[in-house]
Amino acid sequence: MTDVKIGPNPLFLREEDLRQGMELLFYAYRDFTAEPDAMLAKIGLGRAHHRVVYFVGRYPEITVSDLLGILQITKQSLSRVLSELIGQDYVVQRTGTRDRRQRLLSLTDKGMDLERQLSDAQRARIARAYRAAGAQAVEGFRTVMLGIMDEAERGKFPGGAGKRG
Amino acid sequence: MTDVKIGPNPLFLREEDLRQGMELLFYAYRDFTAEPDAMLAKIGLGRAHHRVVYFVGRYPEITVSDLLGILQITKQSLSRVLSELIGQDYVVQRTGTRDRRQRLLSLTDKGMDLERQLSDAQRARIARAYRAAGAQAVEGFRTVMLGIMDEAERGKFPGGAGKRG
DNA sequence: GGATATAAGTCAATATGACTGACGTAAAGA
DNA sequence: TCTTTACGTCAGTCATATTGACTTATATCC
Repeated sequence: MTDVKIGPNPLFLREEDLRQGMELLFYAYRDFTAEPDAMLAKIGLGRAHHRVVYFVGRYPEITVSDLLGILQITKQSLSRVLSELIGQDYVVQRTGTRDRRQRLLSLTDKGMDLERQLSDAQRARIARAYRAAGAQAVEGFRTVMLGIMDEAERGKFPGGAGKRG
Repeated sequence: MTDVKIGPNPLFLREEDLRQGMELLFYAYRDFTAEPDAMLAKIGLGRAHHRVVYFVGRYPEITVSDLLGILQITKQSLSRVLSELIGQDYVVQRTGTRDRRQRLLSLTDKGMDLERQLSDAQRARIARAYRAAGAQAVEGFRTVMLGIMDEAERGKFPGGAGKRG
């Protein structure tokens, strides 16, 4: 952690600020995933199952290739996880009607239960953090997180500061 | 109630905000780790090596047990990674003077080089996001991230909203 | 001084999640 | 018809993590 000789810095971005940003991500993500990981371990599943269940719940009737695009893993990696989830009745496949090559994935009731259980701890964590931070801080959080991720992904997060509901 | 558009489940709006928060974390972390992972793969190392090199660089002369506390993995898991890093001359061990049971870990020059290379991509990513978002958004980001992580970790991030520079 | 606790290392077995490469099948589309 | 796409599968490998049992050296408590 060195090298701060990049000339005048308009935002006073120091090495220390950047390092802190990196660590915020590390610790927040580590603690964010710890609870569901522990729950999953009890039923013999792993984090990969959570991700699949989460995104299938989020986008019912998602195709396998769209899911691969989100997870950015290979189909062989997804295959084992997905077939376990289907075999244990958390996820169902349905042949697409418009395109019969597609396998549209959805959660069963059992899958929805699991998803809710797993995500509840995370939702509560986010809710607590949002509540404590306030609306303006949440908007800043959103802006920075969008800036951190690849530009290509930002379209997934429409809307802005708009107060709704 | 007919579906007007494709997309996520029509959920209660508060629920949607929380989901979005979860996904911001998922995508930002995924993209944040992708670049160093690719570099590491080229030299036969993995993300675990990066984490060790990062935190040893951050806290020179850190003890093994303190490092284990940060990474929250078992000593057996750390063992392989650490002995590879020591064997390849990225990290050195020194017996503690105050407590001779301890092995104090530090980076070699080669280790510092590696750490810098790996983290540069991440630093650039954070810097870009911070610069684009502005100081107020960064403060909000900080506040929310601290709220997401376990309370026990927050002491590692002193300073708060203090204006510097 | 002796008992106990702590810091670290090691051996063995195992699970999980990821990868590459090769190949197959069904269906869509040019 | 030919090619491409969507999906699946077999086989092998790697990286990261786990639990459990055990050892060595050193520190600390009584």
